[in-house]
Amino acid sequence: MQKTDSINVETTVNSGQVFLWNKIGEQWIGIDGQDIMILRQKPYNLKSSGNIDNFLRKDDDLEKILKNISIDSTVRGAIKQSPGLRLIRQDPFQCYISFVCSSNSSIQNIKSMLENLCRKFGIKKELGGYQLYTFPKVETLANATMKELLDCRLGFRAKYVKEAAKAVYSNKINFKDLRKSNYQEAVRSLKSILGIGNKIADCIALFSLDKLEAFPIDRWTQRILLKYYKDSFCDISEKPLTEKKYEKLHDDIVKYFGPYAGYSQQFLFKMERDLNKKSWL
DNA sequence: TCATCACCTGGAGA
DNA sequence: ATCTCCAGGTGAT
Repeated sequence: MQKTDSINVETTVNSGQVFLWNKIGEQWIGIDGQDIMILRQKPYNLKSSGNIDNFLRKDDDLEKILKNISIDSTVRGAIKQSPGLRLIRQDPFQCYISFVCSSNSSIQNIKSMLENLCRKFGIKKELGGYQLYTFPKVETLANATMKELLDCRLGFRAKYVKEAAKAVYSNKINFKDLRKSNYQEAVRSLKSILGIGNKIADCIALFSLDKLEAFPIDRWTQRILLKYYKDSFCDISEKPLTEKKYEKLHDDIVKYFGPYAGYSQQFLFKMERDLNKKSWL
């Protein structure tokens, strides 16, 4: 169990894992499923209707994990740059819908789509003097009309969100089961949903299903591999990965980075986007 | 199995 | 102003 002051709230919220967060003064206020959370760095005064320790994965043995992934100077540099960065254990349904919405979009636009969904389908709750809408429940989203979803500016993702929500509602996708199953099985199951490919399945597996060997390879990660790991992994280019190449590369990555590969991805992703001055929330 | 291409939308840059 | 291009990808052909 790590100390709370080893976690950097600002860095962690601004690392592309979560989208429904806003900074007000010194506090970060966000939505995780049906919970509202208020985080602040100093003093470490946290308020939530949910379990913040669980959300911030305080049960992870960071010392062990960081030691395990510190296998080259690139990762060590990335960790040194954002030592307080942590993976988050999100509400699975919110994470699943969030990353279905992420396809071919920007962080700002993803955030906007999700805020629209909450406003239209969520429940207004109050915490610490703030009122905000929770994330839509499975049933609500599964029964939403296409018009309502399109009104949330989801674009071509509207039908994916609808189908994805229906799959959970009908229990075709069961997050408790996926949490128990292994990485391969969870990804295979998620990919049976329209709109979910390898990259999005990896995000859901890593950020909400405790699959720490998931290593989402997006545009940025691919650039990172090309820039720093050209010699470690064969056949890397800037061209989009085919499904087969993604899976082969992922196998090689787990062999190289180990069982906590997902943590290394998070540090590398954060480092490279900051280096390119890309904006977060 | 692989290569192309289209796809909603909003913002940035020419 | 208007256009083009791109953004944490994926599905159809």
